[in-house]
This record gives sequence, structure tokens and C-alpha cells, in this order.
Amino acid sequence: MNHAAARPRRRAAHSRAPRAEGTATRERLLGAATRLFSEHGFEHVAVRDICREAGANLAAVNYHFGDKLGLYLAVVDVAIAIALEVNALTMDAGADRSTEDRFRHYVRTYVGQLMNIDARTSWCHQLIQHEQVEPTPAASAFFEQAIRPRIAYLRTVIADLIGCPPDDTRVSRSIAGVQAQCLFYRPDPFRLAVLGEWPVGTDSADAVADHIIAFSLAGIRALSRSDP
Amino acid sequence: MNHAAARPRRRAAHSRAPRAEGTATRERLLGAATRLFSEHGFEHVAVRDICREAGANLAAVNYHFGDKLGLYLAVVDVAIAIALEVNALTMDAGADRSTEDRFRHYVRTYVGQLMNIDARTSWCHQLIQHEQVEPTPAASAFFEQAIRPRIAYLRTVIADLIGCPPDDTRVSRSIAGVQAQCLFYRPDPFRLAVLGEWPVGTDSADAVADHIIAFSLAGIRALSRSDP
Amino acid sequence: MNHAAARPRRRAAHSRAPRAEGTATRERLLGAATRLFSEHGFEHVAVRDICREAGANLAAVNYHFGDKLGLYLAVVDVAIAIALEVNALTMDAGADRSTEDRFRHYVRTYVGQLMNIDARTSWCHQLIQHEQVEPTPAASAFFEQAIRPRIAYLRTVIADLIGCPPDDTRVSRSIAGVQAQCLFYRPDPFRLAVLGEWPVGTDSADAVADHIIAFSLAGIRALSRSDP
Amino acid sequence: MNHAAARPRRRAAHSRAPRAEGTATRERLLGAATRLFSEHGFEHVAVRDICREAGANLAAVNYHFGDKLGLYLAVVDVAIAIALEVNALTMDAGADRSTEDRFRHYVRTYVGQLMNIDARTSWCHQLIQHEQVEPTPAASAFFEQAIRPRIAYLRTVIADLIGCPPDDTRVSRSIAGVQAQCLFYRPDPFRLAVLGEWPVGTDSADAVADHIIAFSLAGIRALSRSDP
DNA sequence: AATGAATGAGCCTTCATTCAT
DNA sequence: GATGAATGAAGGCTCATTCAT
Repeated sequence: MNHAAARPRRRAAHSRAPRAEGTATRERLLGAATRLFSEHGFEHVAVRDICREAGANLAAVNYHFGDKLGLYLAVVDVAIAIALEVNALTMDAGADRSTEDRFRHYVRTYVGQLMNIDARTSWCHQLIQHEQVEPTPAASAFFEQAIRPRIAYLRTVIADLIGCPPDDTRVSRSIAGVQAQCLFYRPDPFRLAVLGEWPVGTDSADAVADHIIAFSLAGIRALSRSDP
Repeated sequence: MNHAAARPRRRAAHSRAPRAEGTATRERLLGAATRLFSEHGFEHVAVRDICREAGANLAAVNYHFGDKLGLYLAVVDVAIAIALEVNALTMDAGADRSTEDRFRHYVRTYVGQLMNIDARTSWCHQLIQHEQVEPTPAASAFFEQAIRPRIAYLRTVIADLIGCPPDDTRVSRSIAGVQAQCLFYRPDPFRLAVLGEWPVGTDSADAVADHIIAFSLAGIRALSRSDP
Repeated sequence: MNHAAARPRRRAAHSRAPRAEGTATRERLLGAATRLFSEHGFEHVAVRDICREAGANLAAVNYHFGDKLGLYLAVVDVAIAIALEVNALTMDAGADRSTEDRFRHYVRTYVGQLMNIDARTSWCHQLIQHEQVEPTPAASAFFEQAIRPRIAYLRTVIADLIGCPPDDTRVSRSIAGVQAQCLFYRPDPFRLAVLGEWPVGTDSADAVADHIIAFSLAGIRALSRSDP
Repeated sequence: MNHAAARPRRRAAHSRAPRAEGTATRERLLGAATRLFSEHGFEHVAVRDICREAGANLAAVNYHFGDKLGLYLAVVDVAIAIALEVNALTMDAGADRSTEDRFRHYVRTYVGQLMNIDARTSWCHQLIQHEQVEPTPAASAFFEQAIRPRIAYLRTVIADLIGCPPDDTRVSRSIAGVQAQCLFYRPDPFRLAVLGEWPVGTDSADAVADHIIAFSLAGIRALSRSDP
């Protein structure tokens, strides 16, 4: 799962076994990198800044992660792990729940994660957003491991709600619609800097989730009455 | 409209009145900057690259636009003008059409613009997407002049469809839902590089627009039956 | 003949016409680079040192020559030009001279150049010596343009002295013998630092040349009496 | 014989007595260093590369040899020992041989060593060639112990052939001529990369040696007939 | 006997900008 | 109206070395 080791590199900094527990400096580096990369994206962060914030030497990045990209990929690995946790939460609606309840649980959990700026997982969504605009070699890994399973799950749920095969075009478009609505509420710099809190207002994440659920369920039901 | 002159600067590059028509070099610079800034965002474009592509001297940017940001703001000015044109198209449904038709026209026109990668207006959406993730001083101007009117128009339309005051929370959330769905189909590097054409498939923009319309109208109607 | 332009380069610093006369800074840079590269070889010289010695800014190298290698290749271009001049001198024995006199003229002129540490051409030989131990992309160009013609000339002369075809093995080996003896007297750091003046002693270049001539002519004549 | 201990150093790495036999790691380091230093010269080899090739820790060099130069000097010590072996071979022509035979034996043995790229002693010549262009503190030691005796031996042989005192200028120059010719056939990167096998062709080392012997003996005999 | 961790100096390159002409 | 020349700051990276264990 460690992409740093998979990348071709002239000299692997860690040809020996990478230690699972991590050193103090390594952890501080990873923490600072997480914060800065999430906030500004890969290219807009200087290794110097990360090291300064971590109280580490400039060459520490080279030692622990090979180079800047190696450090970034290490951050992405953590992000993927967290995203997988979130995935598990959103999909764990309870064994005996109806499909509609599973849909409700998904949206409620997902929006709750996205809108909670204090959550341990918050930086993760920012990171992906940067990846979306300026993709790095990490983009495909994140997509394959974290996003694709989420899409697959939503596909079964929505196909069941519509009552059609999972590969029906209406399913794909509904997934896009639901995801788009949820992601729209993730705090992004544009909204934070320019729009203030719009369109969230003072509402809680639950209220937003309820809206998306009602809005989307109505849309999905309408689709189930239409022709493929 | 030249923001470069308005920004504080040690030495005013434009003590003379900025000319509206501009010279050939100036136009070539603007063209190259438009393409490159749209594609890569403000920070990821080097002045050198713009000048090379424009066949202009490295100092030409300083001469014509004061500095890099001045050139960018000039590009944003054009982007705003184009966005206003698009706004006009989306809002011009014909005088005697029903509210629902006005909504249909908005979505169909908007999605058509967003998904047509060959349109003269295409670069504009890319530019604003970069602005969204890494805002520059141009962000607020673009929002105020181009986006706010669009939101205001949608607000009246959707408020009318729901049958509630324009400042009802349900209206704001529905606006977000519609906009989010439309914008989700704008081509971004992530989807192009990683997802291929998903979730568009081989469908035309019209088919996507029809989906969003049906999905959203159903959602909006459901909201009109609920409590505020 | 400008190799800097031939190298693939992301951005050509001089896509326009490279000016023949040169700027003051460019010339100072070239001068400092000539001295330092000759003395220490390509890898052992820092761009910083060149700029400091030239009184130029660190980025001046990038502006005028693209990068460090571009500057080096510019120096090599001059070296090739000088080597061609030396070639011309060594081969210009006068139209009606005997082959033996042409041989004498070659050795005398060549050794004179090699041993004169104050000559304008002196640095040139040091540069080649470095190139011999740590070749750069310039090595083959120098060989093709400067060394190969010299070898070809010696080949005709010695073949005539032996009285055999130019491609006879004895010719090649005699060329090697003459060249090796001449080059042995070029001042190299090892001899200068460790051996003092050995094996030159206080002798003049002419005396050394006379020795090589007598020694080699005797050797060549002996070969002419042997079987191919 | 360990020069590392002799060099001034802030902290003596070897306050204990340096052990003659060495550990396994030490030997692997020495082997890797021998190969890499010979091939690329002192400055162009990174301690990292040596340690990686030796499968040793990065700090092992510091532990066993004090620093990079200490390791290099240890390699040079081995090189000197091997050079002394080669010297012995070249000078061991048999007790009752003629001076001319002793000369023949010297050249034949020496050229055989120089041209045999697979010989156990091959790296030694490469090392000294680097030392010649970019001398290190080891240069003088190598010269004094390995080269000077060889020169002294040649001096007696050639003085005898000419029939003059060993300090005659003609002797020194003949030594230079013979050495220069022999060394010219040692494989160097320039000839390998640029010249192919020239001027050796497909000839064996013996053929080359025979040429040098015939060529030089004729030259030396000519000198013996001239004035000092 | 040996090593993982950490460090500071130095390297080449790129950048947006400025200035004199 | 425009440009060639030059600059200072900053960027990512590599290196030999040191230190605590």
C-alpha cells in the first residue's frame, strides 16, 4: 500500500523495512505535510515550509520519504485509509434495514463527514479537491481504492430504488446527482473566502442531509416511473 | 476595468490612460494567457510560457499589464464578460414561457455550455474551477458580477416552483442541488484523466440536461409539499 | 556549430538569433567558465563560483546559456575553434617541404603549443584531459572536429615515411606513439603538483620536440624495414 | 599504513588500534569502494553508493574509515601494494638476461597488465589515471612508492642501452617516451566511448608490446649515436 | 560492532520582476 | 511601442558527516 516504494526512484531511502510505528520527526513531518498539502495542494507547498512547521531539518524529508512527492504519497496513503473508514461508516446501515434506509444512512453519514470541519477526516476532502484540479500520480490510486467502492455501493442501492439493473444509465446519473449535491457542501476555499457560509447558512449538517435525501429520493422515484 | 491599475504597486506601469483597443502584442498575450491560465490556473503558469506562446518578449507582460496578476485580471475581465453572456442566454427563455419551462431552459442551456468543450466559452468554466480551489484576488469580482445574478435568477424561478418566498431555506438548498448537478458534468482533469468519460458515457449534453431536469423537478415538487 | 542550440532543452534561452559579438556579462561568464572548467573539469565547478568570478548574478548563466551544460558547451565550442587553429598551424609546413620536414614541423609546433603554459591555447588541452577521464556530451564533438583531422593528417605523413598504405597497422601504432609522447609533456595537475617539472627539467619545448623527432623517426624507419 | 589516522580530524574514529584483518562489513566496503573509486574517481562517488553496493549502513564508512577520504586512502593502500607486485613482475626478467631482454620483458609485462581489462590489477591503472587529472592527498604517496621505483629501474636499463650516465637528459626523455606509449594503450573512458578500440584494433597486447619495443629500441639506439 | 536518525551546507534551476535603451 | 539584459529570491534535491543508541 505504500506508493512511495512503488515509484521508481534513483535511491530508495528505505530499502530496508519501513517501520510501522514511525519516528517522532517523521510523524511531525507527516502531520505538517498533511495540513499544508490539504490546504494548498501539492505544488503550492514548499518542502521548506513543511520542515519549518515540523521543526525538522530540510533534508529530513529526503531521509524519511525520499523526496517531496514521496512525502505527499505518504499523506495520500493516510488519506486513503481514512476514506476507507468513512466508506465503511456510510455503508454500515445495519443488516436488516430497507434500501431506502440504507440510502438515508449513506447521505446522512457522508454529509456529516463532509461538513464537519473539525473532524479528523476533514483535511481528507480538501486534499481530494486539490487532486481534482491538479492531479498528481496519487489521483488514480485514491480513486481506485476509495472512490470506486463508494460508487459501487451507491450503484446497488440506487439501482434497487429505481428497480433496474445497476448498469442502467439512470443509475449512473443519479449517483452523480447525489454525490454532486453532497460534495457541494464540503467547505472549499472559494465558499469560505467569498461566499461566507452560503448555502449552508446556520443549518446543521443533519438538516442539509435531510434536504438532499428528500430531494434525491423524489428524483429517483420519478426516474423509476420513466423509461430507461 | 483594468485591475492592475487599481492594485497598489510600487511603480505604476500605466501612468498613461489604458487604451481600450490594445495592440497586436497585447492581444496575443491575452490570448495565450487565457488558454494557459484556464488550463493550469494562475500559479501554475509561468510568464515565460505565456510570452513564448504569444511570441512576445518576456518584459511585454510588465509593459502591457504591469505584472502577472495584472494580466490574469485582464483575462478574468474577459471571463466575466463571457459569463454574463452565458447568463443572458440561460435566462432568456422567452417572455411568455411558464416557470417550469424557464427552469428547463436554464438547465438545458447551462449544461450545454458546460459540457461543450469546444465552445468559445469553455475555458471560462475551467478558469472559475481553478479559482474555486485556489482563489486569487479575482474571485470575489467574478462571483459578484457573474455568479450572484445567476443565483438570484434561479432563486426566483425555484421559489416560484416551490411556491414559497425566495429566501426560504428550501430554495437555497435546491439552488445548490441544481448547480451542483450541472457543474458535476463540467470536464475536469480528474474526470478526464482518471474516470474517462464517466458518468457521461456517450450521452449528449441534452440527455444529461433532461435527466437533471426530471430529477430536480421531482425533488422540487416534493419540497413544495413539505413544511418549510 | 553551436551545440547548445542542438541539445534538447525545455526552453531555449536564445530562440532568437544568438548575437555574435556578445554582451559584456556573457563574455565575462564565458571567460570565467573557461578558466574554471579547464582547471577542474565540468562536474567539479559550481555555477556559483563562475558567477562570482565573473561578477555576474547566479541566474545569468540560465539567461545566457540555458544551464550549466549549455555554458560548458559554449566553452567547448571555443576550444574546438582553437584546436582547429592549432591543427592548421601544425599542418602548415610549407608547400614544397619533404615529408620528413612536415613531420618535424608537426611535432615541433604541437609540442610548442602543449608545453607553453602561457599560450592562449593552453587551457584547451587541460579541458580535453578532463574530458578524457570524465566524458561529457561534448566529447564526441571535440573528437570528430578537432582530433580526427589531426590523426588523418599524421596518418598520411607517417604512411609516407614508412612507405606503406595509410591503413597499415604500423601507421596506427606509430601515430599512437608520436601522439602519446607529445601529450606526455602537456602540463597536468599530477605532474605539476607531485612531480615538479619532471621529465621536462629546465629544457625548452624545442629540445623536447627535437628528442621526440629523433626518437620517433628512428622508430618509424625501423618499422619501414620490418614486415607489415 | 592507514592514512585516515594520520590526517588531522576533529574526532579520531580510530582511537583503538586499527585492526589488520578487518570485519566482513569493512571488507565489503573496501571492495565496493575499490570498484567505484576506480571507475569514477574520488569526487564522483557518493558514500551512499558505496554503502548501498556493500550492503552496509550509511554510517559504516565513518565507523570503519573515519570518513570518505579515509576509505579512499585505504583503497589507495591496496592499489600501491598491487602496483608493487606489478613492478616486481616487470623487473623480474631473470638474472642472466641481457639489458635489451630486460627492456623487452618490462614493456611486454607492463603492456600486458595495462591492456588486460580483466586482470585483478586492472582497476589500479584506472585509479591512478583519475589521480592524475584530479589529484587527491594520495597522489604523492602513490608516486613515491609505486611509480618512482619503476622509473628508477627503467633509468638503469635505458642508460645502459644508450651507454650514458643514468642522469643524462636523453634517458629521462626516453623513459617518458616509453611510458607514454605504454600508458596510451590503457583503456580510458574517452577511448572506449568515443574511439572504439582504436588504435588497438583486434590486436593482442603482445603485438602492441612488440611494436613499442621495436619502435623504442630503434629510437634509443639512434640517441646513443647522438651527442648528449 | 554497527545502525537509524538527523543535520547543515551546498548544488543547479526556475521564477517574476526590473531597468536601460 | 517594445526589448534584451540582468537580478534576487526561492525551490527541490544531494551530499558527507555526526550523534545517540
